[in-house]
Amino acid sequence: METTHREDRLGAAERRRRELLEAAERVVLRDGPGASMNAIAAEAGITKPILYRHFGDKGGLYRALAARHTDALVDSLRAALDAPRDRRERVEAALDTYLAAIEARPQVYRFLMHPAEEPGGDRGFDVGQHSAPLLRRLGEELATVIAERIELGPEGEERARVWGHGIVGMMHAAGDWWLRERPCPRERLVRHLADLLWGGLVTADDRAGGPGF
Amino acid sequence: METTHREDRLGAAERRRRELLEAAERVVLRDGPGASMNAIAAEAGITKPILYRHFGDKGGLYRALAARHTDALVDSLRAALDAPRDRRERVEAALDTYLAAIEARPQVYRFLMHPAEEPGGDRGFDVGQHSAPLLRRLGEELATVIAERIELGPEGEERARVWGHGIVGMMHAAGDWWLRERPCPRERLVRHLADLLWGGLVTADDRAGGPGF
DNA sequence: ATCCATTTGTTACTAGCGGTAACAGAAGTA
DNA sequence: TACTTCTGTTACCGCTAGTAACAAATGGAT
Repeated sequence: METTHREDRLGAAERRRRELLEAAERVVLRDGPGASMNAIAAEAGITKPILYRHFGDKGGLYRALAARHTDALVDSLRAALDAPRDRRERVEAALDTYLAAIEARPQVYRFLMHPAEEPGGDRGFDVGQHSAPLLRRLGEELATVIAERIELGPEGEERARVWGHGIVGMMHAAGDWWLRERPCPRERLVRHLADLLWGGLVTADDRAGGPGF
Repeated sequence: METTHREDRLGAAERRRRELLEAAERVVLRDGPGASMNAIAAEAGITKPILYRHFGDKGGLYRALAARHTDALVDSLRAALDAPRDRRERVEAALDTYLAAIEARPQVYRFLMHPAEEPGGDRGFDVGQHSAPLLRRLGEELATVIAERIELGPEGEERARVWGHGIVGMMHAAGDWWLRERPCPRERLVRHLADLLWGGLVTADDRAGGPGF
């Protein structure tokens, strides 16, 4: 049958694609975000042009690779935010989910966030257009959740988006710093960040002897 | 005189260095962060090896170029935070200072924050070690200010650093998003962010019909 | 069986990158 | 005049992303 045949072929192509993505992931995990197309092709047991046939260019491979993790992370964050608990507990759960993810697979998330890095004179895993699509995506997702769940009055939409991107940025920057310096256990970082969002900056007292921050 | 001579030479070298940096800045502003060493050398009217003699490698040139803007920005942020006004006004002034800066010279700050970008098939302006030293620097600076000015009880230092990096990340991510989408005037973005830091997330009511965020 | 289209794979190349070695003059010093 | 130091060049290396051109296998259709 013609249809069956074509589905087989498509199925085969998709299976191949998955194999290639898994090879790429292995290389990225081993060599860091600066992995070269040659190295990835070699790991997959083939040569470069095949990679380009499947993904177009390096940005395409990056996007395909990023999409999996991004989707997985977004799903678990949504789950954390949807749990039937009070607001503070949910925010802490979301923060903890994100931080646990970057703690468990630092290379993956460094790759997602900072496409070009690593000391070894690399040219970087260039995204093409955006520097960190994951951040923007997370920001938009959180904005949606906020807008859906919280009554923010006039300018509510706008506020929700600002807050979404702002909170995600806060989480990311703090996580990045924490991952490098490891100054405290995760739970304490989560608590500090939640405290900040809970108005810690307003309720804290000025230090004696100064005009206050 | 020997000393005079040596000072002349040093002065000449430093003047040269400034010329090169200005050429580099022109190219970065024109071509984006992916500017090549060749292009910069050409703009300065010389050839590559001279650049390398002055700055070691591309990271060195990046750092030298970044240091100027970073210092300038840090100074104005410190000034905003040191003004004799109440805490909220100072936070808003700092946010506004940062956002005004990235609004006035977007290319410069995109270059500082996202060393590798631009669609035109570039290899990126690789920093070498850090992806965005400016962010980390700002985070540490803010942490210092917070620790100096606010009484945070036990774990105060740790809290201050988390908050410093978190707030800077929030500012950066929101600014990045705002710069691309321009969804509202700057002052409103500033107000939204300050509201968030002032516990907007806690005081806002749940939306009717849902379990709340 | 044969012809044909499609897919999978290769080798060999381009253009450009960051970075360097080797060499040529100019300038001041002894 | 001889020596050192600095500025500048050309010509290269090894690497990268990306592509063109060609070979072979696969699986219908006639």
